[in-house]
Amino acid sequence: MPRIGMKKLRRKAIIDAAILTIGERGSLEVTMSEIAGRAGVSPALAHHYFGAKEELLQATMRQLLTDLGHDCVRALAAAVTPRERVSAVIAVNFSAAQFRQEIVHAWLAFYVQAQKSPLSRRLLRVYARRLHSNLMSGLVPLMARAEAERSAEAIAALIDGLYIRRALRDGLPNPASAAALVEDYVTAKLGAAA
Amino acid sequence: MPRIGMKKLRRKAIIDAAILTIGERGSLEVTMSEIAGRAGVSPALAHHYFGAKEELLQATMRQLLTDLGHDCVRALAAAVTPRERVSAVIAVNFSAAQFRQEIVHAWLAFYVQAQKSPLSRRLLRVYARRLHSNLMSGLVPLMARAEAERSAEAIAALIDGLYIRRALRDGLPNPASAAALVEDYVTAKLGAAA
DNA sequence: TATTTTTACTTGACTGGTCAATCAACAAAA
DNA sequence: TTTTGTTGATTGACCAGTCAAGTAAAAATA
Repeated sequence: MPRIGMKKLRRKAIIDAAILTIGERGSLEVTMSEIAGRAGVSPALAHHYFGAKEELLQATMRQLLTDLGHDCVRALAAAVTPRERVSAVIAVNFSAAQFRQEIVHAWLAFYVQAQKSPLSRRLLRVYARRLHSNLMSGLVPLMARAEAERSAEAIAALIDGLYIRRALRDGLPNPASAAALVEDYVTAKLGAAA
Repeated sequence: MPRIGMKKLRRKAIIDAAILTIGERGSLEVTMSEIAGRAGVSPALAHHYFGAKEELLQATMRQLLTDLGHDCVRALAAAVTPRERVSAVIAVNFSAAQFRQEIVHAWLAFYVQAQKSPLSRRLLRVYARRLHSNLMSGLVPLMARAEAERSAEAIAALIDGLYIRRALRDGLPNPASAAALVEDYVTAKLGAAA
């Protein structure tokens, strides 16, 4: 039943289905048919709206990225002290919305995709840079610039590492202790700086 | 020119070719033909020796794992104090042999593979457990058990995270500074404990 | 209001290409 | 002559992408 304005709805439905399917399978080896089927449309429609599979994957990745971005600005808005800013960034990355299995799996899959797709790599770099600057905005007032830089690198690596371990259902299974681990690092680092 | 004892040689050549090809491409989306071609044999031979592609991938992963294992025991043999043991484990993971692009890419690809292959997941878990126990052997004499446990988790996550960043050619490009980052964590942690 | 036309949306059926896996046959050593 | 090693040719499955045809809402026309 063709109604106007379906385009936006369909695109969203297909992207959501893509996230779900990729998350479930844990990789990008997913057919357009599967994704379309889950979105309740024909495979041809997915091609109609996205052209090629690669484009759909790009759009899906962008969705993940913007979702995380929105969560971030919301969390940072509530933070007042620098230390709170750091904690806010950490908290978002391990929030119930972001640290879910499917999302984590999808991220991991996209990290691999970035190896062959320069565009994907660019997108991931946007994320990395944003994370870094968010962290720096909290860390710089708390320690020497060089030290802050190192800490930001370490926190980012810690987050990525904990995501992987989450994906493997290995080690820390629950978000709370993962976040606590990173917080513990920050505390230790601040203690050492003082 | 068929000579006896080819089996072992061919298997090794094919596995090496697999590591190289996977590392180059950055994912497991690699054909048997490519791997076989690089090893200088026909695709049929690869199937002859490994049966299915999945088996070849398993064998390749196992190879990576045992290589890392050997490097580890060698490095640990030279360490005498607990602190040295910790440093040895860190150093191995960022050594010239292990922190190479192709190897890092291959690891990342296998992390994704583990999502769908329970056997791969088991293999990775072996690695994770070995890393953990190696770290613990150095950390336990230096701090309270619970604290050591946390530190081991954090170090492992840091290593994984830095591997990812290496794979994305993002952030720390050189092994030395990556290792230094982890060492810095250990130092901070020990400082806080004292 | 009734009819036609246009527009937006949707699909089934098909195609071309890729690739894992198989197999029968061949070559050289034992 | 058997054993071990090796390959070219083929098969069967899967899948991204295309296309012509279809449906119904909306807009234009009578």
